[in-house]
Amino acid sequence: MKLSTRSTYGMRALVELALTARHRPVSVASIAKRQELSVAYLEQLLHRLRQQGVVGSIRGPRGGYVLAKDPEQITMADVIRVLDGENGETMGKGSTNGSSRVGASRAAGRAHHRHAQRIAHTVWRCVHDRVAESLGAVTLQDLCNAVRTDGEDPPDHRF
Amino acid sequence: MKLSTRSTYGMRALVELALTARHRPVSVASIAKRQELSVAYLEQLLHRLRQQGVVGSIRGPRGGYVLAKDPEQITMADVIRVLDGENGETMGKGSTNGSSRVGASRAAGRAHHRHAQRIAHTVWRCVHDRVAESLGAVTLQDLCNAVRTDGEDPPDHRF
DNA sequence: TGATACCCTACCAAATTTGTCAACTAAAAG
DNA sequence: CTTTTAGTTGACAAATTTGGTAGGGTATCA
Repeated sequence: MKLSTRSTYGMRALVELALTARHRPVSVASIAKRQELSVAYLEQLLHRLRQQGVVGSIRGPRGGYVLAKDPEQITMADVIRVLDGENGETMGKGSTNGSSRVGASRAAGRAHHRHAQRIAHTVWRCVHDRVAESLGAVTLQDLCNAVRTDGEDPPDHRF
Repeated sequence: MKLSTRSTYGMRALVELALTARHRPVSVASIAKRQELSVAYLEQLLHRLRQQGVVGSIRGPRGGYVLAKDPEQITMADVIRVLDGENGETMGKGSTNGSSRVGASRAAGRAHHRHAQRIAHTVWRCVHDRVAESLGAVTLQDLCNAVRTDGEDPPDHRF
């Protein structure tokens, strides 16, 4: 089970936004600098988060990104869905591979297929449901709180 | 968040073992056939599961693999750790990238670094803990039960 | 002894992920 | 109204992971 850097980068950017005084846009450059990651890459991520209504953007001088919802309303599941999702849900179908020459026997293939399908589906669904549930329970607010309690360092906010 | 096919293949094989009458070894070929996946690949997976004490093996004719623990004692977290783990925990360190020319300003880099590190670590740990928790709660036994209840479809017995 | 079936290592091709570049558009400041 | 800031967008390249194959070895039983 892997947590992509994309999603963690995205969530880190959101934490940065949430930690900033409300209603004041923060530029990509600023976030990138504070979080020590590539401007160009972060741009992509924030763009997608904006398209899905997680953040809002303001253009021009003094512009930047702002949270579009309350931190309690944004979950890790949301971020992952927006940034990692889209393309492949990886399963859902095609899970039992073509098996090029494994099932050489034509006869009796049907029953096996159903059996394999059923187990594959069950395994996937049980795991997926549980994980989705816990990811949905981690909110941006939780993370902000954790950050505050975690270290004592006041995060040096100026500019 | 992605569930690798490796781990689902592995878990499917374990379900297959659990569903078989206990104490009777099942050959890789047999599992591969029933689950419709490549023998050679499955061999790798079962090999690693054996090294980590999840299954046991019996060599020679009539040999095969057997569960080494009760189905309640084997969780999805175990399988994932054995099959996907090892190499990259993906985070833990190095999460804040080199940022070639982003941090052009040499001064004040330290404080930023600490700040970035702290948030990165917090985000990662919160999410990881939750997910690990839910994966640890899904046992092989649960999956077997789900498979039994899931499909009422009598699997089309004619062959 | 020979067939069966696990043991183990190395390797590969393709997909995915991570990240960069560069040109473009919108809007506010001066 | 011009400049400058800053988001928009898409193409593209490098690195890593993934899913899978190949092929020889080794133990065990009939």
